[in-house]
Amino acid sequence: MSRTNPDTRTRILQAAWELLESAEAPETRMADIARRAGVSRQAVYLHFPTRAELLIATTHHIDAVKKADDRLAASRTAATGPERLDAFIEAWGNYIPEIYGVGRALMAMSTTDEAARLAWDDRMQAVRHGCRAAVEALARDGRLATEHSAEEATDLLWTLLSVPGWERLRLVCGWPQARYVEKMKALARRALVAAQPGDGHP
Amino acid sequence: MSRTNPDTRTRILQAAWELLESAEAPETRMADIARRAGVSRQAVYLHFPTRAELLIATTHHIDAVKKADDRLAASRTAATGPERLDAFIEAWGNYIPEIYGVGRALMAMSTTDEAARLAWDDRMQAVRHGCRAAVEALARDGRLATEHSAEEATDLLWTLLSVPGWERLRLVCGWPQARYVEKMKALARRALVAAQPGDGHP
DNA sequence: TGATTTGCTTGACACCATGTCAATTGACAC
DNA sequence: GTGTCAATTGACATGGTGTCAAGCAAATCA
Repeated sequence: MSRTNPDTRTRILQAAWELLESAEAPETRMADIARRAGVSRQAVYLHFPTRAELLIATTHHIDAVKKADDRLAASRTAATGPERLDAFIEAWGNYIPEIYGVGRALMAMSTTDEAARLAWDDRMQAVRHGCRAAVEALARDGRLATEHSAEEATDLLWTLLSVPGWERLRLVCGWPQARYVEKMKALARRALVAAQPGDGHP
Repeated sequence: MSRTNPDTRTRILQAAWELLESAEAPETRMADIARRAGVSRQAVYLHFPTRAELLIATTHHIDAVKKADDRLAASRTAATGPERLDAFIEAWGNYIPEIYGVGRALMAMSTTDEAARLAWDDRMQAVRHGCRAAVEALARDGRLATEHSAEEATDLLWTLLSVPGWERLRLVCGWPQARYVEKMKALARRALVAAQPGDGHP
């Protein structure tokens, strides 16, 4: 029976992913994940010492399956600064929904669980690096709005593209995903990109 | 002994406020609040049926003490749309730190507690109304950027001015409060305000 | 003065989720 | 057969919320 099944650890990660993704449930408990994986609650603890570590492992699992690195890396090939900014927003903005379920759970834990906070912060720092790179590409092209330092522009972009921001626009305001991405591009352009010399509408 | 002391309910609210404000503590428990108020844990339950209701009552208590209404209302006196936008951002942006402690606790509860979520959402809807009013003032003056509908502009402004956004810039990125307010004004202006006819730099 | 009410205290308890522990099972390997 | 590995079973500790019942002390009423 277990011969053809994927390895237990993977089944647990998959179960966690599925439950968190369709998170109509108020909260996904260890017992829920175990049941869904067809495994005892204690088996989960044999693979993951704490709930926080299971959630973190789940984010890595998702990254691997969804090829997060490839998708984010694509924005690095853009020719100009503004194009790179667009590409990055497109890539990350469309990746948020993929990790939103786990991210939500991890952010909720972060208020009480230090390990969860550190792990999530670490992942968000990776996003910040992407923002930073996009801002630097703008600066290299002389297209970074003069009112911001590179650091400030990075912080602003990073905050603009935060998961809670996505959550509000997408889920609270009911925006379709495509509108979210387009509006974020437009907003970032207006906020960060300097008008091209001899171009009335940047 | 209790003759000169404020009424017990108020003492509890005050204790909750103080503890949540200086929230170095990982989490503020009912027992902590009771101890700080110099009252038994059960006394707290005599005044507030649940933790969620205590937190919500605490936000109202803060509003009353800090005269939140007056501060927000001030932005309504601005003459032009853009001035009103600035005034609103100034008022709300400087009010966020006052309620951040309780807000944080309430947002944390929101993931599990429906009552907490509804109460916090309700308070945030009030902020959205302020955003809406500012956007409409812009539209009346013909200064709302043409690429946004009034609804979209409201949602964007509201998201820009969200508590998690403030938290990231102020606490994670370490921005001083004054910079937060100024940058939010500048960002909102660039994002939402149309250039005045015959004005190169809006 | 004695009875009642009011507002709080005390201490026990149910509930629920996380995480721990020890004993057991069942399959596969040698 | 004997060991070993992975997982099961069931009991338990912990920590926080919320409930309950009995008690108590000061103010109020008669």
